[in-house]
Amino acid sequence: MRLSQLFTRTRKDHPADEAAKNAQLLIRAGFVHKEMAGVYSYLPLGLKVLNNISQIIREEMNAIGGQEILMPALQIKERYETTNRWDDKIVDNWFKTKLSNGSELGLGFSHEENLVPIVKNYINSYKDLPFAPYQIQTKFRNELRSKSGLMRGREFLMKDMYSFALTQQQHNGFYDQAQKAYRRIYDRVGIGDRTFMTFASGGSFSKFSHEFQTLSDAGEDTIYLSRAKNIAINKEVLTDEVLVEVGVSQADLEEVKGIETGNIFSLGTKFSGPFDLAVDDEAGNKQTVLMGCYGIGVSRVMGTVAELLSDDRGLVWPASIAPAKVYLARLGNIPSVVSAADELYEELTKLNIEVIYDDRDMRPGEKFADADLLGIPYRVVISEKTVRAGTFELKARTAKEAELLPKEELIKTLVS
RNA sequence: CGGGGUGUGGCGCAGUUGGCUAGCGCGCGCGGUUUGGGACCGCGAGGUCGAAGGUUCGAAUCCUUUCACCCCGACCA
Repeated sequence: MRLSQLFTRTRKDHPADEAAKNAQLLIRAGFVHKEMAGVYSYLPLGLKVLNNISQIIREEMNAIGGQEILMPALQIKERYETTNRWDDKIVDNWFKTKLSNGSELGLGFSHEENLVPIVKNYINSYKDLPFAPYQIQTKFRNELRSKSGLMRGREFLMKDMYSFALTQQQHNGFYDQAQKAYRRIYDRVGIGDRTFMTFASGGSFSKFSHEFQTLSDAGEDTIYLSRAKNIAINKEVLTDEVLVEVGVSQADLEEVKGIETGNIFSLGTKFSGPFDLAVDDEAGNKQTVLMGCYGIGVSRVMGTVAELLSDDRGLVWPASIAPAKVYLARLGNIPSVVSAADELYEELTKLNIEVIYDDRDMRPGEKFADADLLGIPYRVVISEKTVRAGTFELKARTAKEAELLPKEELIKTLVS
């Protein structure tokens, strides 16, 4: 895309009402626009990142057999009365609204009550199991206090998958697959090295749930981490008994802060029971289906990456989720420079390399500053100097120095 | 929800013991000089001071109410 066409622009200052680094940078760079506390609009470059993260999650969910669906935000009251989750005293972060005839509706914060009745319509036999629908959808949670930029929103994008299994063994098998898929997601979005599976409160149907905690001082959770064993325990469940069960000793653990970027639960029959979701087993007996749920906050992951991988000059996106791979800065506008830059832009575009082409009539310093702030993995500079020398200047966002390359080598590097 | 803080052009801020047509920087438009790390000069557009009510000859400045935002805490099924 040509930067001269992009309607957003960068700023030198961040707004005074944002204290969180992720929001400060994303707003300065024009990736998001704050609408109200905990609610953001995603602008062209920000949406690109969000979609790239969604796509990685989608690929990994599909790889373990997930089937993508899309459920509504509007939720039926009676469904939640069935599971006793309509009452504000039970679920305190509901957003509720009404139809014009006065019927109450809720805005979905999670979708078990929506999905189980759908599934009930289609499955009857053990032969139908297991399977796992998922969606990437906007969730609404009326947080008492939203905070930390994209980290704790009232409206946010989330992937939620739900598994349905006949037996505990079948459920465990899928749960295990999901854990591995989550690991791959964190690796691919660039925070795998600092994201740890964490034993956390399991609710009423299983001893533990598993959170994926990304280490950060900006995190809200306190966890006890064993780097040696590559696992952690959330402070809220830490007891001597749990230590034994998990197989770590207190001495191995360090207390750290984490951002809960994902959470997977075994639900047992918590939802299938009230809705009477059961199938015939081989012997012809009814078996209530066992469920699991698997959440990951897409927008929270985006905020986390922005928060953790940035530096003092701006954002630093991993190539896997960056809004573009290359920032092509054209310095000056003499005809030879313009045609060389136009040419490279078209060439890279044809090779399916995404380029942000800075064709604006601006001084070099501003272009370099923007390239850094936007966090694009590679910066290519074309100027009178490089054209005369027949080279191209390449610098990785994280590199100190730029290098001068002939075109073939430049392209070779960018393609890889 | 408890405590603390803040609302003044698009952004960052000054002005707030009540007093003249509300300032500054950035950004924006026009003209010119510039062009490898956020240039410079000149001219110009843009706000009625979060909102409502009140006190007063006079309110961005005082009072009341209210809304929003930020931080700490509580909460996060």
